[in-house]
Amino acid sequence: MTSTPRRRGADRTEAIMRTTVELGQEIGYPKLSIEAIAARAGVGKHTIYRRWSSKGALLLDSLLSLDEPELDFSYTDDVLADLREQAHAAVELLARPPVGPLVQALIAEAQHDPQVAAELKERFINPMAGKLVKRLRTAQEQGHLSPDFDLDLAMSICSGPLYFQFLIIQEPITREYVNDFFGALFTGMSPRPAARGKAVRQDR
Amino acid sequence: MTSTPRRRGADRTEAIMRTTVELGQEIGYPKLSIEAIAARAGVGKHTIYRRWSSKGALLLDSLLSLDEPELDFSYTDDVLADLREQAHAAVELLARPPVGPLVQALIAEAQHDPQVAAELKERFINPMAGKLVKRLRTAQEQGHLSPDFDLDLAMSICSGPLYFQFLIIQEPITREYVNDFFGALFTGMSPRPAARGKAVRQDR
DNA sequence: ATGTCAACGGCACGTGCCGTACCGATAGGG
DNA sequence: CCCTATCGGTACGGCACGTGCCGTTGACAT
Repeated sequence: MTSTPRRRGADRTEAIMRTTVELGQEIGYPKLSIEAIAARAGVGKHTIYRRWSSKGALLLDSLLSLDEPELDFSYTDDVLADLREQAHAAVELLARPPVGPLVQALIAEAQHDPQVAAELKERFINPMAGKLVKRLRTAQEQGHLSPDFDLDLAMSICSGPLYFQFLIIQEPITREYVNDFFGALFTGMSPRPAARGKAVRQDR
Repeated sequence: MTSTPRRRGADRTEAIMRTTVELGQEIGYPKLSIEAIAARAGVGKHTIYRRWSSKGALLLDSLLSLDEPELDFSYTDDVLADLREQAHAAVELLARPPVGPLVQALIAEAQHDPQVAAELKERFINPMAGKLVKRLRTAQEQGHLSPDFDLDLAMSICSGPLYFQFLIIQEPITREYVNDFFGALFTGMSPRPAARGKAVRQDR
């Protein structure tokens, strides 16, 4: 009889997360208020507070509910190309709404909410980092990567500059940047004995 | 006659920034309210709003007013050692209050306040990055760095992973990490023709 | 010494959102 | 077909925001 017929719990959970993403795109995720989400979703505030302990927790679930295309590495015998390909895909995903702004807001939240920080790491950062480490391990086993390399260190070297550009510089990350970046990583910063090719600008 | 005799404008500016740092250390910079700062500093809210357009602007000025030791690069003929030394100093500075939490809070603010982001870059990030680029340029001129290397790219490669550890991983950055990190950067991730030494773990 | 004026501390206001509590309605499981 | 957990809605006290006003104060020029 009511215009919005009562739905089961799972339906509401989904509706709230969908509304969170929508409303966040309209007014910006940092400005989102629980009140506004509840009003827009046609839901009592209690129904939100019962499910999520903080705005950050809601944002994280909303992000993960987006089921964007899984980013998985290729496993060709060209690690460098595989890393570049993956990075291009990740950059593209982060470049536009809703994923980019959501991740940005979540990382900001994580700076002052340890619980959000822990969950973000566990459910978003670590899975991506894990895939990267796995890819690097394979490369190492196949002799395509320096053998005495701590893989976690390698992971943060591969990831760090991209996060730096995303969070600090906050300017669009070009394909050229990604290409040059990985080229430089593999070649190293030391000058080579002159025989070798250019250190960067070696697009594939 | 009043217990707090009137002071000149500059005095108040300084008092407010000092109170900001103090109170922030006690209750955390994200929880800081203008009201609380004004009350603690014995100052009207207007006096704060007249000087700073946002909490982020106040935090940034407060940070820069700390006149911590200037971090300047050494210019020996060992770039790698100079970079490590500088990184160690920076990590140490960021590891403990008030600088670390302040920078963290500012970067969080910068994620949803473009004005803070711009000022933070201009007055904090860029100066440090500039020194790094300058040091790298010298190294390049002296042949200690691969000659065809975009210096801005090199800068973000050197900085990124440290910010990544600081903001995302949020675990203390050890001296060993910094040492391994720069060792890896200069050696490159490609396997070497077996002749060369280990890629990492080469403490000086 | 006196006058001027901008800046000041203090206070109050309206607004927005927080997180909680209570209500009557309702739907699903026993 | 009833029972009970969950629901939407509403109201609440509390806090901080940013602004406006008021009477005071102190630096500076006269």
